[in-house]
Amino acid sequence: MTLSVVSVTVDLVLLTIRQAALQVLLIRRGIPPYPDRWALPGGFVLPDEDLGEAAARELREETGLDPQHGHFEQLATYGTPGRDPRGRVVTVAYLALLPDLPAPVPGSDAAGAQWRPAADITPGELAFDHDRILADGLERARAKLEYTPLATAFCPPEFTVADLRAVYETVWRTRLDPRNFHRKVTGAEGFIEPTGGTVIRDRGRPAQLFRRGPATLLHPPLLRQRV
Amino acid sequence: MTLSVVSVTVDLVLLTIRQAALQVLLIRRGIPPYPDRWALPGGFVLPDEDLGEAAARELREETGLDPQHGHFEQLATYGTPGRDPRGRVVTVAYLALLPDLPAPVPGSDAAGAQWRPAADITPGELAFDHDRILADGLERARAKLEYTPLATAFCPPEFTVADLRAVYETVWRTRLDPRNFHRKVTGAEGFIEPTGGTVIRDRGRPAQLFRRGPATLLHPPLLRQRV
DNA sequence: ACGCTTAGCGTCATGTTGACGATAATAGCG
DNA sequence: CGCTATTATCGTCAACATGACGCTAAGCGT
Repeated sequence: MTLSVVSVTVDLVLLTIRQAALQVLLIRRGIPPYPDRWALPGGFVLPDEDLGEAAARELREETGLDPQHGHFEQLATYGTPGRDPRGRVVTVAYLALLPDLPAPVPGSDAAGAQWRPAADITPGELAFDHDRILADGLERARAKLEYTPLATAFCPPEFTVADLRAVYETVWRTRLDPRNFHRKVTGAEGFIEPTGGTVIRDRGRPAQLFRRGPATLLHPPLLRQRV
Repeated sequence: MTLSVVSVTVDLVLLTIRQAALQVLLIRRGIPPYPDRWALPGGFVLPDEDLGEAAARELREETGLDPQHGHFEQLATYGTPGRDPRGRVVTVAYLALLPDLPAPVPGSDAAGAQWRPAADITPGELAFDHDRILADGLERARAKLEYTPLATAFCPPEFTVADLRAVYETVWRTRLDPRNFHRKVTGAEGFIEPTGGTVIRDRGRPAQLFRRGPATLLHPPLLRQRV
């Protein structure tokens, strides 16, 4: 039996909505390989550390937040030989959906960090195979919005129906009818619950405030327009 | 920078339907750790091998089949420290949905191999953390049947609507109305296509034969009964 | 020939969704 | 203050989807 000796990293697809755009956190690599190239934040898994713990540690380093602050899940694992010039490196990617955050502080090996609109990232721009990982993360997020209440993870603790609709429109890159959306989300059991408060957002009628409800799945789902 | 040196394995949740039961392929471990314990088939990833390739190689060794013969996808990665007494081992689990197969041939390190009804496996029975991996695989398969045409992966190349319904009933452990099911699957664009042939299965009217259609998603989905 | 079973098609009542009307409540302007 | 524009909430209508179930077609066994 021959063991394959591998290094294992975690990489994070951290998504938030800022300035009406779906944004991903990128770091500017300060050291080789891929010096001065943008990449997803991440790092090596420590010897006594579970994968999720490693990812959570990196999330804390990059954003100051704990995973409970938004939604956090394992995305997929990538292990094509040669994906990392340093040697045999397998990465376990995690996806986080986060409410709007302040400007990030770069981790120790990074020359910079930045929230970038996902739509602005050109093919081949990212280091390693991070283009692929990012694409997978974006599609996962889009699919999750159909079947789960996880769009709320992009919102602050209290939000209006219009806030939530803006999340859907931004992530799905489409327009949704406010009347239909209102009926759907207020009618879907366990999706959102009224807080009792109201808020005036721009001009117009005051809107009710809601918080995330207890449901883990949407039944029936809120399906994307057919493609 | 400290690298964490890890061994990476793949583990396979191979599911098929035999004798009206959802069955999983298990191997009897012939060597430590966990000697004489049942486990999911798998093995170490070779140095120049992608993860999916490693999993496909193992699938070939265990079943003689290529992944295209059924459905095959990455399930999740498990890396809790101590999950393997041999040291730091991270496993990338893959899920395969396969049509009924002959009895398996054990791989080189196994003392036996067997298709076991998933429902017969008692908690804690499997080696490593394979109970957890199996449970995740089963749930993944159940969810996939709602949103995709992948139930057809359990069927031979040509099948009747009743064959397909039996797949759903077996995987979901429920009964489905044949009239409603027929209407749904024949009406869902790209799910199944008639071959033009018919077959007499038991007694009763001859049934039309179908093959898998080109769709990758079911729209609208065929949702499980609400839990 | 009859009874039973399975296959395929359809109806009915209910629920869901896309399109869109109407009223409520604000901001801004003249 | 009245008017316009805008946003929030509620609802209606037509089309579609689904659970329950009737009916006919086509076999097998007695």
